[in-house]
Amino acid sequence: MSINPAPRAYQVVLDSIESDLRSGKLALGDQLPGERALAEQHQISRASVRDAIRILDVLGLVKTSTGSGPNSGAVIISNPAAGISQALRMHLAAKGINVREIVESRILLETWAAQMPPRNPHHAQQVIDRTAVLIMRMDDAQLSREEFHRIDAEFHVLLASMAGNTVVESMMESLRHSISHYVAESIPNDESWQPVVRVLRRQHKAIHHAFATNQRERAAQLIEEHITWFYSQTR
Amino acid sequence: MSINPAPRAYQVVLDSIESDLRSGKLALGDQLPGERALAEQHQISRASVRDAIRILDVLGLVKTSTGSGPNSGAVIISNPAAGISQALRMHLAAKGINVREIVESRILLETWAAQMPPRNPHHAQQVIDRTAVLIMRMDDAQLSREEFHRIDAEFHVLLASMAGNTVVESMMESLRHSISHYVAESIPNDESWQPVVRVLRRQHKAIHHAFATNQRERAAQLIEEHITWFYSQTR
DNA sequence: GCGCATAGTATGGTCAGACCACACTTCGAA
DNA sequence: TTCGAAGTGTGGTCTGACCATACTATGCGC
Repeated sequence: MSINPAPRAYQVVLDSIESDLRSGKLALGDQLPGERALAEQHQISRASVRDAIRILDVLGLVKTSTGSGPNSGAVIISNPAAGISQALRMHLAAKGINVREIVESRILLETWAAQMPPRNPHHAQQVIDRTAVLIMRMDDAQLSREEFHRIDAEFHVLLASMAGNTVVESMMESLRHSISHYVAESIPNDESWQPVVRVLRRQHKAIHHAFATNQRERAAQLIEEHITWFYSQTR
Repeated sequence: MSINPAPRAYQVVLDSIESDLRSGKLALGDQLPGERALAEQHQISRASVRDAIRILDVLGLVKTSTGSGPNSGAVIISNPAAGISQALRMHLAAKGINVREIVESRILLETWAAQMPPRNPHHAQQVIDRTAVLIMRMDDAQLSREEFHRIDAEFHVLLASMAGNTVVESMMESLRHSISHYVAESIPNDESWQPVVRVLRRQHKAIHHAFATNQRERAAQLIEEHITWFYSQTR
């Protein structure tokens, strides 16, 4: 009965990198040593190093690319939503979580962010200006549905960013991504989509107006109705 | 300029498994085909199949074990907290921990869960009974500090589970895991820890009492004070 | 027929070594 | 000076091998 049940080889690399991140030896934008170098450093095979890198990749912590030069190899980025949304999506598929839970969580996070007093008034004003532009772009009748959803997501994330909490922001983004597949499937891209998008535009404008006039509680309420209504259409 | 920029080999397996999960061909508890079999099915190497399995493992979607028989190989589970907390922890390491954001998020999630009417009264009663046991165990003066934190975490997660939202529960658990390292560092394990733990015990009991007597709003308020106070001690 | 040690078999975990496509770097020819 | 060709280092993939493990089947002794 060993106290060392299964020391995965790749864990060594993962721990080493996490430690370097904490100590500041590695920072955003830095390049990781090459796989062959890491393998030699830790005295493990390149295959195991690749396991670790692959995990960091999926978690949205590094971006890998082939070739040589300053932008090649594994570069440290920070895209928390990538890993989390992937995880949520798979668990959704596996029925480990359900749509109700996602919607509940979205409402929780977004209404909280709406009611929170902005941490940075200057940034808040910028957000209000930029979301106004997004609303105009969503009015374009020529817009493809994918593009609409993309701008829609940006709209919501921008508003939430006013609260100045990146953790909440990342979770929100992840929730949106995780469920986009489901949304695309459950509302067919035909004539039934047109009435929906008209309501969404109206709701976005009302939400934006509430923010612009600093009626934050009303904004929160409108967001809750917006989200609830939208998912009531998916079925 | 190909339309096929970089079709990672492991993605094929991932897509196939996700699709099987959606269609119900694969369900929780099922065993995945062996790595060698999957490699042949998809006409890729075992190494690439392993990439896919490794990802599912990190995401908390499968559990792998060696040997043969019904419990060997890759078995489908659903442990959303695993992947999310790993992702969150690494990103916090990369960006530098912002305690304010963590505290804000914890308060948001836990007070929400406290105020939410229980989805399952029977389960709620079980939670109240089990948390009572945890409180008693935390009274043990012989308890190591690590053990105390472990039980403490279980206490909070259990209470939050009453709301019946796995996503919120996973996010909570992830937040706790992600900063346990920080907490352990910032409160030295000496005489300064003893007064803290006494207050924590008292707060836990008050929270439990509020739940047991169905004063959910009061419980939420106590939890907020509990979390705020605790982090005010870390520095 | 029963009990139990043994050999067999399939699993994931790890390793070594090879080849590829790619992107940048270097350097020589025009 | 310019520009194209060769060089070099990167991750991506593949092959084939060996290991420890955990179950399964065998067959021996009784």
